Amino acid sequence: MKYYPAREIEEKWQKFWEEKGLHKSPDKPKRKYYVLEMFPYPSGDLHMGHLKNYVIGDVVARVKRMEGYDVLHPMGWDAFGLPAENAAIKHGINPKDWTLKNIDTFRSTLKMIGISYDWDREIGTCFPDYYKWTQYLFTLLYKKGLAYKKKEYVNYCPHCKTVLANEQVVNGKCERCGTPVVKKELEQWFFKITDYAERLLKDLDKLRGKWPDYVIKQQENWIGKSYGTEIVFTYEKNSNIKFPVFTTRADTVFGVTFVTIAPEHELIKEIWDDIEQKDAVSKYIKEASLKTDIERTKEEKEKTGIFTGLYLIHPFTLERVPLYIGDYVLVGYGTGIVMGVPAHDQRDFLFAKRHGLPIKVVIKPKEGDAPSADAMERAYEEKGVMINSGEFTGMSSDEGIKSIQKRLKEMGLGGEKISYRLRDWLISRQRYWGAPIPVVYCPKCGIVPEPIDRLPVKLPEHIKDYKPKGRSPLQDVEEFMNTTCPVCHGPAKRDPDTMDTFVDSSWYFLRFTDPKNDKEMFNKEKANMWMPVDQYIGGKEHATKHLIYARFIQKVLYDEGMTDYDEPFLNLFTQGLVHKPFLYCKKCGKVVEPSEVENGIHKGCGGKVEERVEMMSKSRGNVVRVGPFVKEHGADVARITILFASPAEKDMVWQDAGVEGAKRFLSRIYNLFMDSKDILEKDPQVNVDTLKDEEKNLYILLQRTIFEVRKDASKFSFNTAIARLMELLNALYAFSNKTSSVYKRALFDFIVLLAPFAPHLAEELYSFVDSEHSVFERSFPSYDERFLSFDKIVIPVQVNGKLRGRINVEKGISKEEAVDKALKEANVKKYTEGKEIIKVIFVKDKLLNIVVK
RNA sequence: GCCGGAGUGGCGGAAUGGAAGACGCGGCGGAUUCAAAAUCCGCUGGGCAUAGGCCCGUGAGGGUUCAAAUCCCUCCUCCGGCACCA
Repeated sequence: MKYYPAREIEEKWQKFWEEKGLHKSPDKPKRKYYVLEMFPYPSGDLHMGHLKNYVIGDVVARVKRMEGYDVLHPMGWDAFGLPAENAAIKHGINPKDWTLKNIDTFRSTLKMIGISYDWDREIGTCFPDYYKWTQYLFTLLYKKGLAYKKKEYVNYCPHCKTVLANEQVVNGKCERCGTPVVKKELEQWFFKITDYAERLLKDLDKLRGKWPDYVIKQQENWIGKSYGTEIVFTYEKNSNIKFPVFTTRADTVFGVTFVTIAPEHELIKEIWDDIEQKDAVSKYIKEASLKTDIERTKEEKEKTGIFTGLYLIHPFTLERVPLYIGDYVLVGYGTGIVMGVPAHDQRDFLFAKRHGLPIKVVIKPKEGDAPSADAMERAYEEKGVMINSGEFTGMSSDEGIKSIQKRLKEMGLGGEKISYRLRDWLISRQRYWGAPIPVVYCPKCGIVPEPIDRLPVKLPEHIKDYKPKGRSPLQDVEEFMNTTCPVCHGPAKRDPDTMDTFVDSSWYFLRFTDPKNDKEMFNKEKANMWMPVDQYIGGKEHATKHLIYARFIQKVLYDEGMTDYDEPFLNLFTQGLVHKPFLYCKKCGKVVEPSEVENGIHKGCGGKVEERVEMMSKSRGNVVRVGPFVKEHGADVARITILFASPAEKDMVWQDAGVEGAKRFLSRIYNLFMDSKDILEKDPQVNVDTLKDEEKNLYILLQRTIFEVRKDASKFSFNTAIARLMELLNALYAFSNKTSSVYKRALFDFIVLLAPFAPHLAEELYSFVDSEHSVFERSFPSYDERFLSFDKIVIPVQVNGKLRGRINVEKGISKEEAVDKALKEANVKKYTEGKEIIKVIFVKDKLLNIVVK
């Protein structure tokens, strides 16, 4: 194949763009467009899986620039995090040096593929000039009462030896290492995201149609609003101690035969002295806390619990209700206490059966008899009509819930209540490579946040031991831990923990609008000029993590008056993953190299080898590294391969055949233009009144291509946009009159249309006609509406909905003429002759359907 | 279990009520070549037919419609999220 000299071309134009400052965003945009890709954690090297995100963003940025917008398209590094520490532990490399090296690799690789970033705005979360403001953000939340310290049972990963936020626990396992998470009682810092639950939920309405539906849905579920009732049971021995429960089925309250409290619940301490079987109860609590979440939740049948020997008073019947401790009750949801209604809740039913508790039926179906308590095999959970329920008997479930809420309110024992599934955001990490939590512990003044003039609290750069021990490595660094109190100037201690890296990334998009500011997090005017992000592009995995945290922080800053926008990301696009096949040995559970395989058998262990197709990752050994790829094939080949392989939002499989296809496409372009070099003109004009048939057809195809490419590019349908360009290219190859002005026009427009997708090649071709300017200084071509369809068209003719012929007609033909013409077609005749035409459907210029009987 | 999304040639995919399979990959044939590679041109869902054409075909089954890959119902499979949330 006659390939084009990709690297030579690409290096030349990358230099040209840089010298021209083509990708710099203006300080004061006129028509602003902020396009942002989720910034990466800079790892060892960049592979095609990473690249997709940036290539998509780059097409958007380039199209928008060519549409006349002032574009902000920045890049930075989410550079705090575990891998740097692991490198330090494993290879003895300093985390900072390791990170800086990775950043250099990432930056130069991104430059090598020609992504159009404004590199002057580069930021990195691990640099003091950035994390100073992450720390400032912490103190801001602290002052607003949104950052608080609490001793609680928190998620703890025994392998990573650190605590985790709820969002970082996937199916009861640590999302990073897959180790089952346990509960540990620790004093930790939290951000009070639950205060914003309602707004985070309600404002999803603003994002509907602009964010993918599934992300909105996932956030709704994550926030998990549920309407219910709080019902207070009072302690028998001291009516001042109240046990509120949360239920969505207040109509079943007369069926309560026990109450269960979560083992970690604080109220247990208040009644501790009254418990007789202290040893057994304390043993149960201890065992529950040692179980992993998976152990606690896997066996739905095992509803363990222990009786406290104590009783509560039912608010309506005033009966004594036994109080149990059971680990099926979650301390963090509702009130952490539930009323046990075995007749109407399956979990309570199982618990009652196990502990020999009575079953009281209080709901019957609208029609038919009440279920019998003795014969019940499972709970009757449907709504119905209330029975055995005192003054509420006879009411429907829904009426009953309302009446009970009203009565409870009158009695001062509860009422209507809304619960959220969302928990407060645990942000402490027992880690070295993160932003230190900027508070001091003063023996006199207590917890004191660092004032702005003492920020940043710098991370000591060289420490002896990075190994996780279940406490922060910083705790052993005396020069870090010992400080003075900003209030009384006496000796004080620092907090040894660092912040969750999701705090770093919850505001970085604001920093890009004013990246070098050393007086504030960002200047309000500058932020308002660029925010909100018009197009955010990133991975699906952040649906309920980064994308909730960032929305939360944006709202906090909005409330603080620091920005005018309460949603950070106007439009969101989530790209699909890049997969690649690799070989896997089932027997030894390892990824194997093709060289280790013979006849489908792993030479090492004799196990069967299978092909798996999964996400590119180092551990699977199925990565295609960007650097070597670009050196071999070129940046534009990488871009086209990614964009053409599948729709951008869908997962794609990286295939060598796709690379060949992309390369062939670009080479065909290059070769055609090299052959046409002498006839190329800048802005060739076409006289549309004197076109010959062949010319007119090409002219129309060109207008349609412009129309389709614009449309496809605006909806992220890059694969079809490129397909349109391929069609046009094929037509250019087939066109016979190479001196025609239409041909020249089509060649010229082709260059401009190609530019966002294969920018280097397009720039090279453009330089043939204009050696001074960049193709990106041109506007995207517009189409001539009069020439979007051909004059002579073919209309399919159906008889009773089945295709029976085609007629060649002029555009705009009337229904009558079309029918006349169609009925003369031999094959149509065959099916209509001798039959009665009962209906004719005519879609102008599109289709004719004759219905006969 | 609950909530989303998807299922179309040998493969990636197009078409979101109007000609199913655009475009690409692969395959077949031709031109070029001493030959090969590369390149260029043509054909390429399955079946029947000498052909004009005909029948079948978008996971399965049913329905709505003149017309369904597309809308509705039932089911199957795969993917993602949540999951003792009271």
